Amino acid sequence: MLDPKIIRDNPDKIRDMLSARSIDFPFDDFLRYDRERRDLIVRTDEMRKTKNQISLEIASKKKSGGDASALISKMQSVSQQLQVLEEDQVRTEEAYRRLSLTMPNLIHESVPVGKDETANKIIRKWGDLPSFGFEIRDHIDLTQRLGLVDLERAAKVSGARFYYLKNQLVKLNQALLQFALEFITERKFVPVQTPYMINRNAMEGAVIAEDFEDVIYKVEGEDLFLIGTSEHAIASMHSDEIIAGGSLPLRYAGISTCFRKEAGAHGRDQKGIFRVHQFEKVEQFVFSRPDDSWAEHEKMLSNVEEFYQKLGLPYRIVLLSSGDMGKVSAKTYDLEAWMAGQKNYREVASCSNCLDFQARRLKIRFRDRTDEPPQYLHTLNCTLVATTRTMVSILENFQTVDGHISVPKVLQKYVGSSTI
RNA sequence: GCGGGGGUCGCCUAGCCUGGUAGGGCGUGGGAUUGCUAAUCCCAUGUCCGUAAGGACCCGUGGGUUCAAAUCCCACUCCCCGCGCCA
Repeated sequence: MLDPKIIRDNPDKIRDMLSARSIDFPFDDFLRYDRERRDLIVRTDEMRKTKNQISLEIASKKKSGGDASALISKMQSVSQQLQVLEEDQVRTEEAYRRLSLTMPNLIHESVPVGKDETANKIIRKWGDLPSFGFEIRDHIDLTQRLGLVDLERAAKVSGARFYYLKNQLVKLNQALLQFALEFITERKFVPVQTPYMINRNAMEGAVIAEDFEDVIYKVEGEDLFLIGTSEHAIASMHSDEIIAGGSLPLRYAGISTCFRKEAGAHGRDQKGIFRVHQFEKVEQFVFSRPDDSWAEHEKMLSNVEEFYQKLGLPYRIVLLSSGDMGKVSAKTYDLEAWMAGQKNYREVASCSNCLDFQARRLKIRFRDRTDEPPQYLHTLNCTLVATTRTMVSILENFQTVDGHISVPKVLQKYVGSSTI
């Protein structure tokens, strides 16, 4: 949700943003609803004012023992008129609210404008790509031979894009989580294991409407949705709160299983554990003062980079273009790790500054002094590790001639061995 | 799941029975005053519309009754206590 004042004062800025994102949005309707809405507020307020006055007159007349019947009948007609106006207002307000929830965020000036990922900009690369003196295998081949993943039975029991992790890969999964948790708490992020189901109000605060269809699972018969990432649960954690300015920034490390419908993904990454309905993730999430959010954004990015460096996985940092970026984000970097089996860099982490977009939807504000009006803070999120994708990269990059896997040094103490 | 008790403007609390402008205390910020870190007094401290003046809204949420609802009625929700069930 955007600041209504910015929208009213700079409609062209909004139109530019919508076209940069290649989004078809009924902006003229939105502006009309906004005008109607404010007009109706003024009219209902005036009507309520007369109603309040008459009510007072009735009360004082009754107190002094006079006859209030004329006033009461006047009140009846005012109440009726007010009811009609109020119904109108509620309708307009709802239409305005629905549209404003689907309007995407502003875009930072540093973001390249373009309609899709072809306009993304590679910022930097780290690490030497591994070279092998033998025929390499992809992660699917490797995990089948080593008995690390059972896809067939998962398909039988749950369907496509599910998996049973087995043997040493279960340990590797846990090792990544454990290492990530230690890594990030050393950097003073507060670890939080969140609810895996949250209600509609919380989810709407963190997510834009169409994502409900494409990524979010709904629990039947309950006002509950499975989180797509702990970001969703952490963003809403401080909803309706006014936070003391002195306690900012709040830096959290969310840990949770993540659930994704992957509805729009039809044929892509059909096999293996690269694109799945369920995985574990440690996520950085920061509530920041507006002035600090861009510095926090870079800091979070450097945290993931350092994490991948410790794992020894080559990666590149990509600045997403306006058309490729998520709609709640004003600027997003992806970290793409090298996947030797695919001979390609693939997304494993995503680092976004959402400005006050989520904070407005969730009413998360701060102030330094109680005599100041509270202001919206900024929210940022950045993956630290998403286990399945990182494991694909580890499996493919660290495979050995005999079809086994060398465990990255920093993970060996958690896995309990140096090879899988 | 059953029974009981609760939810009031940051926190605590009055008002609810008997409908008629939501009052007090604490905390926090600012100011005044007095030779001290203290005391006292004043102002501010929820949301929306508005440049402002001003006004409207706000008593867990949503309905209903009424000229009028924090107050009466119904449903839901969350918290606390007891019982039951349970990894």
